Formats: sequence, C-alpha cells, structure tokens
Amino acid sequence: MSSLSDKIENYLRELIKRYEGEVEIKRNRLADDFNCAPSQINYVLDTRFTVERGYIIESRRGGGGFVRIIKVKLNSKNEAIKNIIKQLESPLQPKEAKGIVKRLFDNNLISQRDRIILEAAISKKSIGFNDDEKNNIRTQVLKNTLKAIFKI
Amino acid sequence: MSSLSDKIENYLRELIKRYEGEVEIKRNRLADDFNCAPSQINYVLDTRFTVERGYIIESRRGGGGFVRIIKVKLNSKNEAIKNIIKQLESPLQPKEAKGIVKRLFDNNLISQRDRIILEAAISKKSIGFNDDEKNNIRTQVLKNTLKAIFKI
DNA sequence: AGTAGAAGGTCAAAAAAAGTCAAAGTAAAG
DNA sequence: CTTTACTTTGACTTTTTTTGACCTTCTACT
Repeated sequence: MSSLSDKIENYLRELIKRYEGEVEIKRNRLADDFNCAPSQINYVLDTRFTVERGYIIESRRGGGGFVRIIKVKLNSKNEAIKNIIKQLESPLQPKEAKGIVKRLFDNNLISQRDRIILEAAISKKSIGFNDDEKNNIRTQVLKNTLKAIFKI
Repeated sequence: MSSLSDKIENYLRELIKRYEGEVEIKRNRLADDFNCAPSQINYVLDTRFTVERGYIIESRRGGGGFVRIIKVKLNSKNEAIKNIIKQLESPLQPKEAKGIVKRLFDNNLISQRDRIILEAAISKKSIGFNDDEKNNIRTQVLKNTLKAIFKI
C-alpha cells in the first residue's frame, strides 16, 4: 500500500542508481508522468532526498530548467558533517560559529584551507554581529558551505 | 537538456578558446544558425559574458558590422587578485558575485573546491537578497574570504 | 553631402520552468 | 473515535529564457 510519494521516491532512487549518483529531471514532466501536481515532486524531494539522507538538490527555473539530485557518498567524514549540519538551527554568534569550524578542523573533517575560508566567511568582519538576523545569516552561510563541502 | 542560451554560450566559449581569447561574430548570422531571434544573442552576451566574468564586448553596426568578444587576460596572479578585491566596493547582487567567483576559477586562481564553497557562501540561500544591506554582507563575505585565501 | 539598406541595440511582453505555502484529504496512533 | 502525522492539490510567486517590435548607427553608393 505504498503512497504516490513512495512510488515517486522509488522511481527516483532507481534513476539515481542507474546514473551513478546523479540525475537530472524536469519537474513538470515528471509530475505529468505520475499524474500529480508538480509541487508533489517538491514534497518528495523535501521529505525523502534531504541532506540527512545524503542527498543534495540543485535546480534552475525558466526555459530549459531542471532539478538535479545528487547522491552524496557517505563515508564517516560526511556522516559527521551531516550531523553537524543537522544541529545548525538556532542563530549562531560569531564565536559559536567559529567554534564549530574549529571542531570540524580538529576532527579532520575539513582542511586547513577550508577552515580559513569558512572563518573568514562567518566572521564579524564579513557579516557583522549583534542582531538576530545577522546571526541567522551566519548560520545559513555555515550550513550551506558545509553542504557544499559535503557534496565535493 | 540545456537551454538554447546554454548552447550558444558553449559554442561561443569554444570559439573563444580556439581563437585564443578574442572572437568576432555576425550577430544576425549566428542567430540564424541557431534559429533564434537576434536579440537572443544579446541576452546570452549580457548574462554570460559579463565584465565580472572577465569579458569585454565591442561591436559595430551598419554594413560590415560585428560583435567582438574579448576575454580579458589577467596578468600576474597576485596582481589580479588584488585588483579584484579592490573592486569589491559596491554591493554585489548574487549573480554578480557568482560571476566573479566563476572568473577566478576560470583563470585558475582558485580551485574547484574553493569555488563551490564560495558560491555556497555568497548564495541567495545563505545571505538572501534584494536589500542593500544583504548585498553588502555578500560583498564583505566575498572580500574577506578572498583575502583569507590569498592571505593579504 | 544625402540617403537607402545593413547591421546591431533595447526593452518589454510572453512563455517556460521551478518554488512556496496553506488548505483539504487520508492514514496511523492512542 | 479523536488526535496527530503525513499526503495530495491548487493557487500564487519568482526566476530565467525566448520572441518580436521598434530604435540607432554605420557603410556605401549616388
């Protein structure tokens, strides 16, 4: 008794397997094939192809648009990064953010070079400090850069 | 399944590579080859061969008219970086910032890895968009990360 | 010099995709 | 049988590309 979402999920998993971890789809086309609302595809993506499960989604709108699903190889490093990403929810202050980067480095999860870049990115100098919105941005920056690293 | 614009872009890049950084085309002729409106060529030029990415466009109208695309060579690496950093003054929109990163990568000044990380850092997803303050933060992030990379 | 025709430029509307969000519907748990 | 969690649907938004009508600049020819 699998739901439509499950079927779409299975279908995508198959595709991803066949194409060795990376696949590109047309959202509307796929929705059409499965006879559902396009936004259902997003639902499936949002609930089943998350970072926690080791996927990254990229997309482009407009003519020739697409949705790309990338399966990330889950070694222990990525596993660890993934967990840290999951914890990045509440707005981080500069010091806290820096602490996380240090931790990543100390545990050999990112290189020295990565560390230098990340620290510069999230620094007070770059983003500023004190209001919640800035800290929010900082958290997003850290989160997205980690996702990017995770993908590489 | 890339868009027409992508195809034209690729074609032009090829040409530019083949002719060592400078190429001259007939706009209408090219549009005809690709079976599109002439203004589409301008669209491609405007969105993909921008100054941030290190291209200069020259053209002449009238009989014997042409469009010339010139890829600007960066002199010594450090010089180039310094200049790019110096130019990071006015608030950059996501696309502009991304253009700069692309250029740095295309010119072998940063690695693919750096590029992916920087793009994630300055993305709309990380910082947001539309108000001047956000764009300012974006510019600072780019500036500081580049400074960090080149330890200036 | 004056003008026709040949290029290229501009701008905005239409079209093509994808994203978001919340309401309505179902299934599962208690 | 009620409450909660998960799915499905649809209306509306945003982004990107494509098309076309009209404008400007140049060259060549009389």
